Formats: sequence, structure tokens, C-alpha cells
Amino acid sequence: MPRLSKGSSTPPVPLARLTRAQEQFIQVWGQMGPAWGVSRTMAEVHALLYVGAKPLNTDDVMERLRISRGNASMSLRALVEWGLISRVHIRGDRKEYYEADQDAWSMARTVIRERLRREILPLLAALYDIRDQTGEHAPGGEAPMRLKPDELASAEAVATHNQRLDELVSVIQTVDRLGERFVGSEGKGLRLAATLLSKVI
Amino acid sequence: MPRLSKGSSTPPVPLARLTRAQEQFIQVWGQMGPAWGVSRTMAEVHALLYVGAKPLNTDDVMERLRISRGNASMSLRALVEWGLISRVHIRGDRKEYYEADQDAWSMARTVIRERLRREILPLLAALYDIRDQTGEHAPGGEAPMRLKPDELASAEAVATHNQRLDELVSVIQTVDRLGERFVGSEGKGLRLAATLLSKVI
DNA sequence: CGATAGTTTCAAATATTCTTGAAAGTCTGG
DNA sequence: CCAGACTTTCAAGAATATTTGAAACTATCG
Repeated sequence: MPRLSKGSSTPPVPLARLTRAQEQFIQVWGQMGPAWGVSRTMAEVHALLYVGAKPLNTDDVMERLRISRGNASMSLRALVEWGLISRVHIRGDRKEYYEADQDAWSMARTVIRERLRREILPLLAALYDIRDQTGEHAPGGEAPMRLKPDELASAEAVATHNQRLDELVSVIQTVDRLGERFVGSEGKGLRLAATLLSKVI
Repeated sequence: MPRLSKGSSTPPVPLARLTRAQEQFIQVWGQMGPAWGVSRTMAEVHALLYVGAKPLNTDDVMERLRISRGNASMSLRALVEWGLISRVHIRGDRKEYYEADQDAWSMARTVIRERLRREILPLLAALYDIRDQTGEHAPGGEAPMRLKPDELASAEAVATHNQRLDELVSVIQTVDRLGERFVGSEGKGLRLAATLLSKVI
């Protein structure tokens, strides 16, 4: 990746070209959004704040993205909740300004953290719950022995079912723990992990 | 996680309870689907084949999930394309049967592989493209020197823009490479990685 | 070669999710 | 504490995505 190391000598670029590049980025990032658990517009707003690299207020966002006030407000708020952007106050101005997290690695950590919290943890909880319904410790309620044979699930079916669930839980737990490590370790977890892995495996 | 190690002694379980557990699993897994890039129904079909652990045909799926033939057909086909289930022929029966990949780790690898292919790679390509529009090598077309000063983007703006894009590309490249390693290394990549990481960081 | 069983396709119907815009709410300076 | 500036909310409307069902297609059996 030669581009990344050559640094940032900046030759003259027509303004229109920069704007066009920004717009394209916003569009691409926006399309990626839904696949990441944020709406298209939310992703667009984020993209705008991220490439623009300077604080914007709600009206700026509305104007630049041609979206309604309500939409802009909700998207900005959601992004703040995710922790991907933050409110900034500009002195002498009564409006709220918003500024994107400028560090791409920190962004990545945020996304991972939020997805763990919103998706993986509830999923794990639900799976535990389901697994418990057919666990070893025969559940307290009704006494299963009093049923006729064909009202009992075959031991084999139960065993398979439990096995499948256990495997799944195990995988998801691993993913969760991996994620937690990336997110935690206060910083370069992901990068370190990447480096490590590329050497070891 | 004591549950996982205790093994699979299977006490009698009422059939209704097993069925209920399966249904709950199907529902939970289905809800997770959209967050993973597969439709709810697709995820449900997959869940059904996974917990059921025995091959089913289109009619079985329709009946069990109460969905239309068309939907069942499309979902099954998509799952086959993803590589999460495969067609099985049962001798003496003219129908096509489908069977889920039974190994949760292999499932995880499949999902990662497909998401890399469908999302990350196109994204990277697009980002390269965008980045090239404001790169060092002044683009060939028009000669930017002939524009009036205010038709040029400020060097600072361009520099920031490029920096942002480069950082992003770098992060995404890392994710991509990480993913490739998990997926490749013909097997227990993810598990190994997890173990490794949990020791090192 | 039909006839039949099975599968796929796709336009229309449905369900879901996102967006708008105006009304209601909140904050701040005077 | 009022007036204006700004923000949030939310029901209705618009846009997307999914699902259906029936027709078209394909393969197999006798």
C-alpha cells in the first residue's frame, strides 16, 4: 500500500473535485450504513462530519445532505448516542455544533462496542434462556415421567438440540470476548491484535 | 461457563418443550438475521435446519415456518449460495432436501467470508477510487494551475480530506486482512485467534 | 412422449423502515 | 419572566424490502 506511506504533500486540487470526492464518500459510506446497523442517513451524516473534519450545526447538515430538520436532528442524536460524534459549543454562537470522532481506530472500537452491547449480549442472554429449557437439571414444573412415551422427545433429539445450542453459544461467547478485548485494553487493541495475528497464524 | 463442560446427559424432556425451545430459537435467530445481512426468513430457515439437525425439503420448511413456497424456495437457494446449507438427495425420494452446516465454527467462517466479499471488498475499491481523485500525482485531465485562487481547494482542506480517507482505508484493510486470516488457514483460525488473543493482550 | 412431481420466477400485495414537517418543547439573553 | 432562537418529537406519508401465489419451467417416471 504505497499510498499510505507517501504522506501528505498536497498539490493544487480544484475545489469542485474535492467536493465531488466528498460527496462520493458520503454516498458510499451511506450505502454501507444499513449493513452496519445504522440507517443510511445516519451514516451519511457521519461521513459528512468525518471527511469535512470541522464542526457543523443542524442547518449545515440539512443543507448539505438535503434532508429535513427532523431527520437531521434524529440522526445527529443517534450518532451522539453511539459515541461517533460529539456536541461542540462554539462561542458566540447559540447553535449546537457536532464534530466527528477523528480517529478511525477509535471509531472502529465504538462500532464494535455498540454492536456487542446491542446485538451480541441480548442474543447470548436469549440463547442461555432457550438452552435452559432442555438442560440436565430436569425443570421444576411438571413431572415429565408421567407422560406417555410418545409425548417425550427422543433422547437423541434432545442431545442433538442441546449440542447445537451449546456450540453456538460457545462461538458467540468467543466472539464476544474477542470483541471486548478489542474494545477494552484502552486503546490500540484492534491494531495490536491485527499485528499479532498476522505474525502468528 | 459450567454449562458447556458438563456434557450431554439427556434427561427426559417433554416433546412439547423441545419444540417450544426450537421455535424460540428460530425466532431469536430470525431477529438477528437482518443485523447480519440476511433477511429474517432466511435466518429462520437456517435456524430450523440447524437445530433440527436433519435434512428437510421445501414443503417441510413451508409448513414448519408457515411461509409461501416462493419464499421458501428463494430463502433456501440464498442459503445454499451463502454456503450455510447444502442440498442433499435422499434415495427413493424425488424431492430436494437441505441440510445445514453442522459446525458452528465453520458457519462463522462462512458468514465472515461472505461479508468480506460482499461488503468490505467493494467498499475498499470505492474508497481507493475516491482517494485517487485528490491524490499526490496531480490528475491528468485539466490543469488546475489555470484556475483562479478561490476555485482551488485550500491545501489544508485537501490534506485533511486525504488523511481521513487514508486512515479509514488503513483500518478497513486491517479488518479485511484479519478476516481473511480467520477464514483461510483452512480451519480453526477464529478459535486459534481467540485463544491467542485472550492470552496475549 | 405425455403426465406428473417438483422447482423457480416474478409481478403484485404486504410489511417494514425511514423521512418529513409542523407543533410542542427547551433554553438563553435581556 | 418574556421573546426569540434553537431543538426535539411524532403522526402521517414515502420509500424499501419482503412475501405471496400462481404461472412457467424442468426433470423424471411409466
